[in-house]
Amino acid sequence: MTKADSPSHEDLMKLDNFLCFAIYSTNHAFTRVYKPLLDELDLTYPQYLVMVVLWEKDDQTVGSLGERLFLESSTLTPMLKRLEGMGYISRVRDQADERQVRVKLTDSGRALRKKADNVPHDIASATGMEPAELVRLKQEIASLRTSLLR
Amino acid sequence: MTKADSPSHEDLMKLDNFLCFAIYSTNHAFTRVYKPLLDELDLTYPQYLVMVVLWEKDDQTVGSLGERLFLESSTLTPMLKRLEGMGYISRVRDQADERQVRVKLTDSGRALRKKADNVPHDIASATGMEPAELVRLKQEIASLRTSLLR
DNA sequence: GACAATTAAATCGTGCACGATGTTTAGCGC
DNA sequence: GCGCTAAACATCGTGCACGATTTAATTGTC
Repeated sequence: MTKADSPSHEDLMKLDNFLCFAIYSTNHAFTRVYKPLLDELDLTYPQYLVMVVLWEKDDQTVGSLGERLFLESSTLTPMLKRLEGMGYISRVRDQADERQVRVKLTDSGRALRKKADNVPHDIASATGMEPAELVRLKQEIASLRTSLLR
Repeated sequence: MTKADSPSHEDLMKLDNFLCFAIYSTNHAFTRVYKPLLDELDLTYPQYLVMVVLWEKDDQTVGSLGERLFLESSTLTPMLKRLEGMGYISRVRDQADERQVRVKLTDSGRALRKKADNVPHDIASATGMEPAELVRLKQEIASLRTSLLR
């Protein structure tokens, strides 16, 4: 395939040319890099993302967490129950609207933030990328996500 | 945060600035876009990736598939059994080395390739990106993966 | 040739992740 | 107020995905 040509049909069918596979396998790679760091905090990678969202803004509903993380209640409910079991969050039905469940950090959950302080920096350095480049790539992928969900 | 500054500690702790989350959520988005296309073929997205690898090179061991896809045998074995149950592949112990299992396409598995012919094009157009840009982004993410796994 | 060390898959337990469905509560029309 | 529709979570079944362990076969060493 030369630079001027569109990719041939054969090329399109090769795994190494799949953007989706690059994303898929890099996602797994991230999970592996996070593992030893998050083991210290007794969190899985998805659980860590939930905590990040709550550290950013406490007291959210299951629905708003799902919207933020692009996850369904069927995924979040069991995860949140585990985080509650570990004592990092509380889950309470909203007084005003009993359909909603309000998720709040406990003292222990807030305290965890300090222990997690170094994680973003450690991950960033594992990427081997410059901060500015990292931001650019992140933005590019985020807008790809927007296109896909449209 | 101005252009000249490094990202502050506060910035690093915001979900929207996580490259890993961009990857994570875009991976889910891809899965969703693939779903209706792959439903036609009775394949899940990971199963489709296995078929792509086999279409590219038939008759591989579980180990070589895993190396290609960055997956463990504990993930592949059950998946391959499902694909075998659907009649797309066969799993046979290697005569020369009984530790290995050789995975081969069946006629039905080869035939499936034609039904899947349009998938890469459909996905590419869902990204809304130009072919050349798509290749560049894919390459950038693949080299990020390499850094992470180092 | 015996036997220890290594390798290749498989098995098991845990935790996402989703779609389909169920349950409870809220809001609306009348 | 009564009933109907919609909303918010929860539950259930299926399928990844991994680490730890197990099983079986091969390779090396003596």
